[in-house]
Amino acid sequence: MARDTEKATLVDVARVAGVSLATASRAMSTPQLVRPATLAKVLKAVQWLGYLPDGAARALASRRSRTVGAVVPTLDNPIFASSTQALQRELGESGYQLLIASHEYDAGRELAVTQALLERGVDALALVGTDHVPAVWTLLAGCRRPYVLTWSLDEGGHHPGIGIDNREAMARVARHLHDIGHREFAVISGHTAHNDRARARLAGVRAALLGRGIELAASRVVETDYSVEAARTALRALARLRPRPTAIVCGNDVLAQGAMAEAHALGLAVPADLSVTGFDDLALVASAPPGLTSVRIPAAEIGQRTARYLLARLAGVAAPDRTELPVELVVRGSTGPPPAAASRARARPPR
Amino acid sequence: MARDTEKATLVDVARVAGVSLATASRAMSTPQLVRPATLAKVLKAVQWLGYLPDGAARALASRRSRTVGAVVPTLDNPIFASSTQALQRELGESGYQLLIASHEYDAGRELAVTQALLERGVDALALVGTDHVPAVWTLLAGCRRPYVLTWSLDEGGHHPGIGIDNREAMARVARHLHDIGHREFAVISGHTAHNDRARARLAGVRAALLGRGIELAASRVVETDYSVEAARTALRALARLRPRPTAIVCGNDVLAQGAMAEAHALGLAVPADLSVTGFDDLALVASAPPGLTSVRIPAAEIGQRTARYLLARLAGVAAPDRTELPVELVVRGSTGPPPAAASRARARPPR
DNA sequence: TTGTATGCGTTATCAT
DNA sequence: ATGATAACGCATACAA
Repeated sequence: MARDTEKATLVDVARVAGVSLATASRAMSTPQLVRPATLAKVLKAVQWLGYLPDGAARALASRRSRTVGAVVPTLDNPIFASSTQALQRELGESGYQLLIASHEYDAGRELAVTQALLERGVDALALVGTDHVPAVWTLLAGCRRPYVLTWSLDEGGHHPGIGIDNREAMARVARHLHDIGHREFAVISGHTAHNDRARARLAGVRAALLGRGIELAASRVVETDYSVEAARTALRALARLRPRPTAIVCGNDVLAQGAMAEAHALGLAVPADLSVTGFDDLALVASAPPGLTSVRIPAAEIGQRTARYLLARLAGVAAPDRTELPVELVVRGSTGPPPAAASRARARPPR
Repeated sequence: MARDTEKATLVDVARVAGVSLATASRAMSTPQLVRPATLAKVLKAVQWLGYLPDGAARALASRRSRTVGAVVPTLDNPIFASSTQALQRELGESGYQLLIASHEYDAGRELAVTQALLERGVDALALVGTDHVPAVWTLLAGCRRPYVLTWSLDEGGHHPGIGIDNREAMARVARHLHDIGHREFAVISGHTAHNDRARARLAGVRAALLGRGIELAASRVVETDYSVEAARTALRALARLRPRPTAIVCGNDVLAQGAMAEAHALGLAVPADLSVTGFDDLALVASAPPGLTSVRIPAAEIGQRTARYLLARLAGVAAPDRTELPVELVVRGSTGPPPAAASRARARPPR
C-alpha cells in the first residue's frame, strides 16, 4: 500500500492519478465537484501512496484549521472532564478536533494559553466562566472568531454563553435544607478568586439564608482547594464549631466526598448527625447515602450545546447567544426525620 | 495598542519596525540572533500591531507544529483526566500544546482520530494502551514521529511505553484478600475487548487465585460499562450468588464506587459483610470506609513522564524507551477482624 | 468538469 | 547582524 517511505504530497497523488494538482485537491475537499471516475483514480492514488493531507498547508491556504479550542481550569475536575469529553465528541462528529488548554485557576496562565490556542489557529473558542482578565477580552474581541463562555452566564449578557444559574441552584439547596429543619449551616467552598462559579454558589447560600433571617458567619465558611484531603481538613475544623453545624454545604462533589469521608471518620453519621450537600454531582448522588441533598448538573449537555453553538456559528448559521440549562435538586432516598430536627431532639448543651 | 482591525502579519511588523521580514522573523523565533536594539524595535511593533504569529504558516515553513497529540479512550474516567491533565501541564511548560482525541473504546474511531491528529501535524503522539488495530500501527510506523504507549507496557517490548503492570497489581490485590481470609471472590470488570488494561487486571485476579487453588467461575465475573449505575447492577447480580462472594474486586474506581453504593443500599456493610476493592484510586481511598483495599496508581506521574519522554525525543535527546512505574497496595485504616473470617463466623446456610 | 497560476504567512538558505 | 528570496503543501480564482 505505502509505496515508499517519503511523505507523499498532493502533487504526488496528482501525478500518480494522472490529474492536475487542482483536481486532486478537489477530490479531497469537494468530491462532489469531480467526476466519479476521476475521483476513483485519485482515491486509488491516495491509497497507494498512503497520502495524508498536511493540516498546516491546508489551514494556511484555506484560512481554517478545523480545530476548536477549549480553555478549562483543569481536567481533573469531573465536571470539566465530562463537559469537555462531550464537546470533543460532538465536534469530532463534524470533523473538528479539540485543542485543550488548562490554566489551573491561574489568571496569568489563562491569558497565555488562550493566546497559544489562537496562535495555533483555532477556528473557534470555548472558555469556562465569565471571570477573565482584560487582556483575554481584548484577544477575544480582536481575533474575530466565534467564542462562547460556558458554565456561567455573564450578568450583562454581552457575551455568548451556555451555562447554569450557579447562584440560584445553590440558593435552592440552602432553602431546602432550611425547610427540612436545619438552622446551623456551614460551607466548604472552592477558592472564589478568579472563579465566578465558586463565588456565585457561595453567594447563593448567603442570600438564601439571609432571606430566612440567618447570617452566615465568616467562621462558617471555609475556602479551600478542590481536593478530598483539603475538604477533610475543612470539615474537621467546621465540626469543632459550637453550635455545631448540622448542614454542610459543599461547593462541588470533590469537596462533598471529602466532607462525608471525614464525617464518617469522626464518627458522625451522614445525614443523621450531619447533612452534607454536594453540587455538580455526576457520580456522587449515585453512590451517596440516603438523605444526601445535591444538585444535578447537566455537564455533558453543556459540552454538547457548546459544540452545537460553535458549529452553527462556524457554518454561518444563526444560533441563540444565550442558553441557560436547568439544574435539578436531588434528595436521595427518604430521609426519615429531618436530620436537624433529629439532632435537636437529642440536643446536648453546646458545651 | 491594536492599531487597526485587520490581522497583522510579520510583514506588517517588519514594515513598522523598519527592518526586513527576515529580521522580524528572527526576532520572534531566535531573539539571540538579533541585536538588542533591533529586537526592541520589532517587539514594539508587535505590541503596537497586536501581532499574533500564524501557527499554520509557522508549521508549514518549519515543519513543526509545537503540538502533541494524545489519543485516550475517554476523559470521563478520572485516571485519564488526571494523566492527561499532567501531560498537558508538562508540555505547556515547554511551549507545546496538547491536541486531545478520544475514541470511547471504539477501535474504528481510534484509527480515525489517530489519523486526524497526524493530519493536524502533531509533532508527537501518546496513545493509551497496547491494543490497537493494524492500521494504527501502520500509521505510527509511517509517520516518522515520536510516539509512546501509556498505562500498559507491550509484551514484546517493541514500542516505547510508560505504564504499570496492571496484571501483577491486581494479582497482589487478590493475594492480599486471600491472605486475610477471603475465599469467595467475584469481579466487576470493564469490557475486555479492545482494552488491554481491563484484560490484564482480570487475568491478574484469575492467575493469583489459581495460584491459591481457587478457580474463578464465569458466573463470578461481570463485564460491564465503566459507570456507577452499571456497577450497581452488577453488584446486585453478584450478591445473589450462593455462596455469596465476600470479596468484590473491581476493575476501577468508578466500578468500586458503584459497588459500594449498591452494597449499602442492599444493607450490606462494607467491608464487614462485603469487601470491595478498587483500582486506580485517586479520590476513592481518601473517602472510602476503613478496611477497603485498593491500588494506588500514579496517574499524574504517567502523564508527566509521557511528556518528558516525548519532549526528549523531540529535542533529539535519548530517553529510556520503557518505564514501568510502581503501584502501591493500599489498605485503608485498620480492619479489625478479616471481613471474610467475620462473615464466616456468623455464617448462615447458603439459602 | 478539469487545468493553470497565484498566494497564504512563515522559516530558512544564501548572500552581504 | 541583516537582507533578499525561495520553498513549505495546499486551496482557489480564473481560464479553458
